Amino acid sequence: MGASKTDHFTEEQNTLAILAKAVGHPARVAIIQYLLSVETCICGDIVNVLPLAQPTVSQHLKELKNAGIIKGNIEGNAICYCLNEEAVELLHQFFANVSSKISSKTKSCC
Amino acid sequence: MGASKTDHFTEEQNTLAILAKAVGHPARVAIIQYLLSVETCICGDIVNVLPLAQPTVSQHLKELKNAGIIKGNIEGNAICYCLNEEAVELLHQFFANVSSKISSKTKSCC
DNA sequence: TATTAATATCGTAATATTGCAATATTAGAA
DNA sequence: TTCTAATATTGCAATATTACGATATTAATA
Repeated sequence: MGASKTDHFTEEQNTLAILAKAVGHPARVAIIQYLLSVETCICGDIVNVLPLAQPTVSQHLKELKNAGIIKGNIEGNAICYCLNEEAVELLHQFFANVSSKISSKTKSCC
Repeated sequence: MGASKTDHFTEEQNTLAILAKAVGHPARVAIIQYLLSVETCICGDIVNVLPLAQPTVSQHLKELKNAGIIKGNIEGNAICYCLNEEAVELLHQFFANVSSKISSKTKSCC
C-alpha cells in the first residue's frame, strides 16, 4: 500500500497532519521563516534565497499552498506569497494545548 | 533524487522539519492525542485505539520516537510511551513565534 | 518449562516525495 | 511584436513512506 487511511481519522487529525506535513521539510521551514522576515509579502526572490533549483522551490511553494500554510496572489509579473494566519494559528493552538497538558500532568512518567 | 539536502539548511530548520514531519500523519496525531488523554504514560493499548494493524502502529511509534516526539521505556511486559515535553515545546515556540510575527505585520497583504 | 500477551522486526507491495533538466506560460519592457 | 524575467508544469529517476502478513522477541503466567 502506501496511501494513508485518512477516512479512519477525525477531520481535526487529518487537518493537523496535512499542515504539519507541509512544514515537515527544511526547505519549507526556510520559506516560512523568509516570508516572516520580509515586511510585505511581495517576494519574488524566494528562489535566490534557497539552495535549491527553481522548479524544486516552485514545487515546495505549491505544497505549502495546497496545505493552506501560505496564500499566493498574482502581482503583475511576480507572485505575491504570504503566510496564512489561520493555518498557522491552528498549529499554534494544537501545540500550545499539547504543551500545556503535558506540563499539567500530575503523575510524572518515563 | 528524493533525499532532501539537509546539509544546506540550518540546524534549526532541520530540527523543526523532523519534528513537524513526525506529526504529519493522522495516525501520529491520534497517538499524540491519546497519550495526552491518559493520566499515566503506561499505555499498552495504543494498538486497540487506532484503526491500523499492530505492525503499522509500532512503526508509527518508532517514527515518533526517532524524531524525539515521544519517549519509550520498557515497563515489564508492556512498553511505556509518553510525550517528550522538550520536543513539543520546540514546535510550540516556533508556531507561537510565527503566529505572533504575522499578526504584528504593519503592512497587510494578499 | 510451555503458554500467552505485548511489542518489534522483516519482507514486500503500493504509493508518495524530492529534485532537477527541459519546457511552457505569462506579463511587462524594449 | 519580439525579448526578457518570473514562475509553473512536465517528465523522470532516486528514494522514502505507508501498510500489513509473517515471524521474532521478550517477559509474565500457568
